[in-house]
Amino acid sequence: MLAFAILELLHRKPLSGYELKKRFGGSIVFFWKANHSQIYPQLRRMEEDGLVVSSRVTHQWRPTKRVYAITPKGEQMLRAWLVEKPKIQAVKDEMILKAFAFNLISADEAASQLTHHQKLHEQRLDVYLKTRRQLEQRHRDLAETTDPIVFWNAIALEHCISFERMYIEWCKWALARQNEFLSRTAASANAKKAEGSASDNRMTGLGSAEP
Amino acid sequence: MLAFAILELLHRKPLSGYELKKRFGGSIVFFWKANHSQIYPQLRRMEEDGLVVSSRVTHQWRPTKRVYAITPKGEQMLRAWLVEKPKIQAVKDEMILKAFAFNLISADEAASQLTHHQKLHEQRLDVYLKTRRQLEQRHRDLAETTDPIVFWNAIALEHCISFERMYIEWCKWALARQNEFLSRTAASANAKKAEGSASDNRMTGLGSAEP
DNA sequence: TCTGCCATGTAACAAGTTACATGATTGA
DNA sequence: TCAATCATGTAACTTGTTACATGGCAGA
Repeated sequence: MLAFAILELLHRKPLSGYELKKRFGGSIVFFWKANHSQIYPQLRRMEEDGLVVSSRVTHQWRPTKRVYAITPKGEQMLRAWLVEKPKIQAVKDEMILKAFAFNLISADEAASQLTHHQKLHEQRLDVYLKTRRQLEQRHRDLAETTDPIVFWNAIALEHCISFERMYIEWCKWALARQNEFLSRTAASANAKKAEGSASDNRMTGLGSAEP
Repeated sequence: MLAFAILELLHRKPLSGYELKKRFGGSIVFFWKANHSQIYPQLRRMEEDGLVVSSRVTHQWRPTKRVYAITPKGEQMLRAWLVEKPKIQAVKDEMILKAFAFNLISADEAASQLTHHQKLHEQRLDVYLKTRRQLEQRHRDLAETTDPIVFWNAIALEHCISFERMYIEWCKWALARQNEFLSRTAASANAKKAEGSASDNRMTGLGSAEP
């Protein structure tokens, strides 16, 4: 799939491996990421397959670079792939995987993980919002654009923004639920203590919310 | 990370490779997925490392299975990993990658992709909601539970639900935006036609919305 | 008899990560 | 002089996917 991601970018403009790498994972192409160690060999293979052609571009001040451009065959492949229905992807999120077993760590640690992750997603949201503002500045009103490239850029970007907002809200919600849980279990632990039985759940350590 | 996902499940209950495989990607553990061809060798390696121990369980009716249980060392590793702060993950979504270049296909095809994906996510949401209902049935009111395992289950599940809802909303939103875009560009194309200039953008083919 | 579930494995391949390696120019 | 940016590559390793392979039992 990296091949298609590359073709998408080269369709807009010929680029070097270095320039491709910079675009992936930042500046608009937030939803795809690749290392240079993947990109360079991939470009070679794509050239062998006739999907792209390269030419050396020499600058006086800078190292010579190899700039790749899409071929008609490459464009054909790209279009064929675009109309294929993608399968739904399996979600794989390390943070959620951890949260699933947060009963094994202290409430403090769990809360710390959640707030930390909330911050990370807030930071990324800021980057996205900044990008959207830049898009808006360059194209007056996004809701009025007639440029299909800009239009679909904005659609894809909006997905990234929605995802981050959702994630942040989930972190906040989980923290609120946790506080409720703690006051509930603290209450029942106290009740049990009064009865003389010990409670060994680890969801303690965080100040409980007001009753 | 597969190792940790396995440890999380084994901490709850000893399981065979086959049972682990069934749990990943379905029934609660929606946020992690693995093939049996990964799981079996992984379990072997984990046993070598002393993170799990296996025992053969023979049934009279069924094939003998190898059931794995977590060791104290495995539990220690798991806890250590749970408190590590995970890095924020790069988003990688094939559908969004495609949408980014939908200017290269017809509006009909683009709309078809979006509605198809919306359906897929609606189906998955249904599965999640069903699971939540089952959880609620077994544990009366989730908002009242004092079982930390059930509690964090519900927190993780809620993330999956939010994600699907967000995705569905994005699909709907994108389709609505596209309709607006089409009526806008149809209008400007007509205007240009009246001037005698040709327009070669491919965002046509779908009936435009009322002006 | 045939499908589906239980149960476990290997092998080949594709994709992704991390580290090693080089070397020029530009600005602080 | 030192860090950063430009620019490209390889190698070793880890992960993940797909296909191949086997075999018993249960129920339609």
